[in-house]
Amino acid sequence: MIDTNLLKSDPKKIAKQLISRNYQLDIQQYESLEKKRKKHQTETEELQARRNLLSKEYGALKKEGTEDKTLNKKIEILKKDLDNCSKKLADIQSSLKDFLLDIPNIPADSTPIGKSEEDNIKIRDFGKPNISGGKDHLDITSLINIDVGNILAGSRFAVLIGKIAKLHRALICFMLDKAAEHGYEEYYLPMIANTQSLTSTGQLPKFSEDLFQLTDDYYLIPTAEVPLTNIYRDQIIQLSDLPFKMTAHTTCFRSEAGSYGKDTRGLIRQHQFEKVELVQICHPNKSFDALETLTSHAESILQELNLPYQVVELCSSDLGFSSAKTYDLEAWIPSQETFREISSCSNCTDFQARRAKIRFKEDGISHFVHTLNGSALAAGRTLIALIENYFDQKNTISIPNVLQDYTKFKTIEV
RNA sequence: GGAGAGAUGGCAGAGCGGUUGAAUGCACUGGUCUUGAAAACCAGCAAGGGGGCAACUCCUUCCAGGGUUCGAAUCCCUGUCUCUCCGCCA
Repeated sequence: MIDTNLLKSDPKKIAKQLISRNYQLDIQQYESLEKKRKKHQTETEELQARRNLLSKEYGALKKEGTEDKTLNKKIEILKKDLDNCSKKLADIQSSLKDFLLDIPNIPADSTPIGKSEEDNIKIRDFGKPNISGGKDHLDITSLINIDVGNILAGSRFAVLIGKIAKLHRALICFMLDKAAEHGYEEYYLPMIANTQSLTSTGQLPKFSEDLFQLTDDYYLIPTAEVPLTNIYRDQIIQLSDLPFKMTAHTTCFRSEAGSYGKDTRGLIRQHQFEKVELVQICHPNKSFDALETLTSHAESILQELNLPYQVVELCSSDLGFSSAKTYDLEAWIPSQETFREISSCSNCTDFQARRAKIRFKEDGISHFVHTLNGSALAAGRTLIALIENYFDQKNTISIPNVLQDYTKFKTIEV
């Protein structure tokens, strides 16, 4: 949620900033709702104050054993007015809340303005991509079986077998250990979240169609960012305890509504995938530095795996709903002869903190923290990158040294 | 699934339907004392929102949502969660 004080003081500026990410802010609607809210709130509160006063009077009289007919009549009328007024207020407040929950985060000043992903900016790269192409992961090994996934569940599900399943698991363990080295505390989490958690991080109410919903208040999580960030929901944190650095491996579930026909082949876009997530909760004036280090933590994994990648800074229109600034890490996928997103590291500033009411106190005043998250990394896509980049184009996938302690084998013969 | 108990401020823990936004203790902050610290003593200390240039003032909140009442932390109903016992069980 964006800061309503900003919205009140300079709505045109906010509107302009939001235009850069393709969001049309309806200032008129906001101001009209806000005006009504103020009117009804003042009115309701005045009536409440009067009620409290009259009730005291009534009580005092009752103690004496006397009764005042005109007072009773006054109270009766007041109750009706109050009832009316507070109902209207509740309606307006709920509309106002819906309006505010719909507005995306404001892009950071440093986020480049752009109209599409074409305007994203490459910041740096690592390694030499093999531009001569190559077989794709499904052609390389039959230990990834899409057909069985289809039988068991449906499209966009896969089954990993034998050494590939082990390699996949090794990757996750390696990533968690790297996160620990960088000072992140490991969590094991529920992979189901409720409406409130998903609203806090920004998936709801706007993007419900992207989620798998189980029942009324149960959804499968699309990322560990949701439970990790919500750990501190509704809390006032001791300043001295900040920052929090947390990591978790979870399965992630995405309905991929709206991406029909996109990335239909192979493991690249599945309904279910594994991911190790990094989350930081920090002081507002440290969050942009924290984004740089968090991104470097994610990068270190690609570096140790010696996978060619590039770091791309997303432009305003390509930002996720909750993010003010995002770096995508894109790994080289030989068969596609292109870089594909393998991690997305975002500074959500106070946007999620405001929704989740995560605060800290400084000099007696409470402020919202800043929250950051990033994948380190998406395991399924890392697996693809590994298989394709480490395939000798004949019959052997070699295992990077850093993973051999985990896999206990050095090659996969296919 | 059955039976019972509970949910109050950062934490622990009181609380008769009306001077209770809430006793008390701990923690925390400031001060006195001390070479410094500790102890002791004194003072302060919930959150969110409205109005006002301001001093200030008003409203809401004691798990959530309804209800009873002139008035609810306190009474009633529903839901959620926690704990104890029984049953079942990875």
